Amino acid sequence: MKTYSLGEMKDKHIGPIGSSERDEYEYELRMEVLGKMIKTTRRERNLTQEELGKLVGVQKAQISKLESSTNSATIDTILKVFSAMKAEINFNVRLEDNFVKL
Amino acid sequence: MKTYSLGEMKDKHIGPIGSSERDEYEYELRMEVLGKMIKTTRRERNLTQEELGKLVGVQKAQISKLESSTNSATIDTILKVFSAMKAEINFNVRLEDNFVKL
DNA sequence: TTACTGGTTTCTAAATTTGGAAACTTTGCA
DNA sequence: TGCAAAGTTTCCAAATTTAGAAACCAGTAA
Repeated sequence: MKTYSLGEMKDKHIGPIGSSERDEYEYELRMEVLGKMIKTTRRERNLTQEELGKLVGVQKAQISKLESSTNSATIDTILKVFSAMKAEINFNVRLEDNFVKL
Repeated sequence: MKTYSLGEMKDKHIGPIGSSERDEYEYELRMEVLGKMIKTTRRERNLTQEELGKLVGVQKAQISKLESSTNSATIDTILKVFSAMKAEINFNVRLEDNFVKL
């Protein structure tokens, strides 16, 4: 049973914690990493974009757009894609302590 | 440092693993739970929808829609909201073993 | 070189989300 | 009860995503 976390993906695709790249892009790369996760999962399943497209019910071009984070995908779309690959995507929230209510 | 996982949220808002509700809604409630996570985090921060709206830069009605999963939010929107609350949302993917490529 | 597979890009239309405004409902409390 | 704050819903316009189609761009193998 294979699992990737966001952290691993960031280490791999952006850089380790503390590196300037990692710090700088910490926010905006979230979305991009999601695309990478789709790609990684698809590869893990040995699927081409076209095959995945068929499973999801869209054209390969759509998959390409999702993987490259061409646009900010909808939760609905994301769930559909992972579901087609029989992969479960989970979210979890961590509260940071540096929050002050004005 | 508080953390919620998707699992906890589902236990709390839907029912424990094995319960019929939990099984039945396992797929389609994912989206809904994300809304609940926003709400829970907001409460944790002691914010009203209006206050959170101000932080994000939208009206309280928007926050309401997001929390109730009126529509399938965009990743971009979700990140903006959690970011405004100084909360980090993470994803992770688990490959299920019951996948057969045709 | 040619052909083929896998991936990306552009264009266009349709569907959906975003957002503001205002009315409405619920909740909580004095 | 009655008031005010908090949350929800509806309506509408603007922006964005989704989706298909087709052209295009690697690679790679014959």
